[in-house]
This record gives sequence, structure tokens and C-alpha cells, in this order.
Amino acid sequence: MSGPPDDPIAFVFINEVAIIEHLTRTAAERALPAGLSLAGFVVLNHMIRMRHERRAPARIANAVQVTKGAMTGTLKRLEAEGWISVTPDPDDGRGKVVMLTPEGRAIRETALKVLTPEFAPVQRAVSEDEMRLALPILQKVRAALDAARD
Amino acid sequence: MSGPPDDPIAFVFINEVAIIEHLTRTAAERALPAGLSLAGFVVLNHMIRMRHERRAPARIANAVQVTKGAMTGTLKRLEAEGWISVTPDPDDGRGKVVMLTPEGRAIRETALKVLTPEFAPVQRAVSEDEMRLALPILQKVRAALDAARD
DNA sequence: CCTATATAGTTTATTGCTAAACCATATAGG
DNA sequence: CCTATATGGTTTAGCAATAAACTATATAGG
Repeated sequence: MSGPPDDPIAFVFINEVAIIEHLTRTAAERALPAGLSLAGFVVLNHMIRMRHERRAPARIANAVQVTKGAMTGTLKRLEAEGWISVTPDPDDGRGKVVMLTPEGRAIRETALKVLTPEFAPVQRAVSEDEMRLALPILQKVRAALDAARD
Repeated sequence: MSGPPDDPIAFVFINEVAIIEHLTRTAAERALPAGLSLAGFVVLNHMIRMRHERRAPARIANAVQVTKGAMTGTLKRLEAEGWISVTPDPDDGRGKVVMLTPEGRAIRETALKVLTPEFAPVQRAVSEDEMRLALPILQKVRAALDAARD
């Protein structure tokens, strides 16, 4: 049944990464509460993980690696759901300030809860030791790609 | 500077995977020849790697894990560039048959050539041995997620 | 002080994805 | 044979992403 030819190992590696990303993203998107996209969750999660009480859109966009334009849309949807407030920055006429509402903190909490079982297959598939083995390698790859990004 | 709290390791793992996917995808998209998207390349590459002379859109969609609707659009763009031909399936009134044109094979070849240096940072960052260490772990994760996908 | 440049955010056009509805044809069971 | 169901492909609506153009404000240098 003449299988696929042998690709360079880096290619196979990246391919595997892309497939895992695709599977987890679609699984997460299906599981998330109504109205909350993965993009929105990433913003809420970032604010809380980093303990940012207030943060400018540009800095959030930079941290989660999307363009300002993408962030404009994501914040608009989060605000429409009442999960964040976006107000003018009193210290900078150009800027805005993003702040989570209590509802935003709550929905992030429920999102975390529904996301955890979604990742359970990963935890069942490989041991803690295997993950600790693979993680530094992934991190090295990421760092190299990041550095190559001019 | 109170860093981020310790997340479950599976979460960190998936996060790293998502970042690598993002970096490689944008790098690849920048490098690809004009008119050829990553989605398009994946189709051309799949046909050639698998040695499919002729293939139905539905089977390609299934193999590369996108919906039929997404495949309709991607094939339309590939056909507009003259890289594939799409004809009715003579054996099945519902079906169509995708075939690469010589130009399609050629553009896939150039795409491969411009993509290879794009992955060089990955090869420089980690050794062949490290990749061979990480790959089976990634494959186990992928298989588990695939199986969990009902 | 004023001008040049940088930064913050929005908007527009293009691409790609999903989910779901839809049409056409194939196939299996009564 | 005929109807129910499955399958192949397209279309539509919605979200997200980029790149690039645009507006407004800040800041640094002459």
C-alpha cells in the first residue's frame, strides 16, 4: 500500500504540531460557553493569569500575538457580552483601558472548568514524565522560530 | 515581577504547540509563492505525497481535516490559478475528480524549496535525536485527541 | 515652538475556517 | 419499484486572522 515517502523530520514534526493545534482548537471552541470564542477566552485568561487589573488593547494584542485589528474585533465582542469594560485612557488621549467585569471573571472560571476535561485525553495519553521530556524541546523550537522572526 | 501562576502541564504543553503552529504558519504563508495559500499547498502536497493521480474533493477534505465547504473554496482558488483541474466524476453523478496540472506539480516543487529554509531554524534549534524523542510523544497526543473526537 | 516620527486604535478588503441548510444523486430495504 | 437514508458538493452566515490605509494623539529634535 505504498505509504507516504519519508519527509524531512522537521517537516513531520511541524505537521504533527499543526494537527494537534487544530484538534485542540476545534475541541475547545465546541466546549466553550455560548458567546465566548477561543480568542475571547485567551484575552480574559491573559488578564487574569498576569494579574492585570487594567491593560491597553495594544499591549494585550502584543502579548497574545495578534494584530491590533484583530484585537479591536475581539474586544468589541467581549464588551458586547458584558465581560470587559473598555474606557478611554485618562493619561493618553490615544489609548484605551481594558478591565474585566465580575461577569468576565466568572465566565473565565466556567470556561476553565469546561476546558479541563477537553484536555483530559492528552493527560491520559502521555505520562507526566513524557510531557516534561517533550516540553523543553518544544520550547527550544518555539524560541528558535521566535528569534528567526526578524 | 510575580510571573504567571503554574498551569497544569497539559495546558502549558498545548499552549506551546499553539504558539509553534502560529509562528510556522505565518512564516510559511509569507514565504509561499504569490497566489498559493497554505491551504492550497496542503492540497497539492497531499495529492503528490500520496501519489493520488485523481481524487474526490470529499476524500481530500477528509484527509486534510477540513470541512467540505472549506475545500470547495480552496479548490476554486487552486483551479483559478490553473494548478488543478476539477471535472465531474464519470462514475458518480454527485462527485467530482481533482487532478493536478503540470503547473500544479511545478508550483508545489517551488513551494517546497522556499519552505525548507523556513524550517531551518527548527532543525538548528534541536538535534535529530531530540526530534526523534519528541515525535512519538506528539503522535501519541494526536492519536488520543483524534480518538476523543467521537 | 514646530515639525517629523512613532504609537494607539479603527476600518476595509481578502482569506480561511466552521456549522448548518440545501440540492442532487446513489443505494439499501421493504 | 419506491421510499428512506446516506453521501457529494455548494452556499450562507458568522468569527477570526492579516495587511494596509487612515485618524488622532504623543513625543523627540532642531
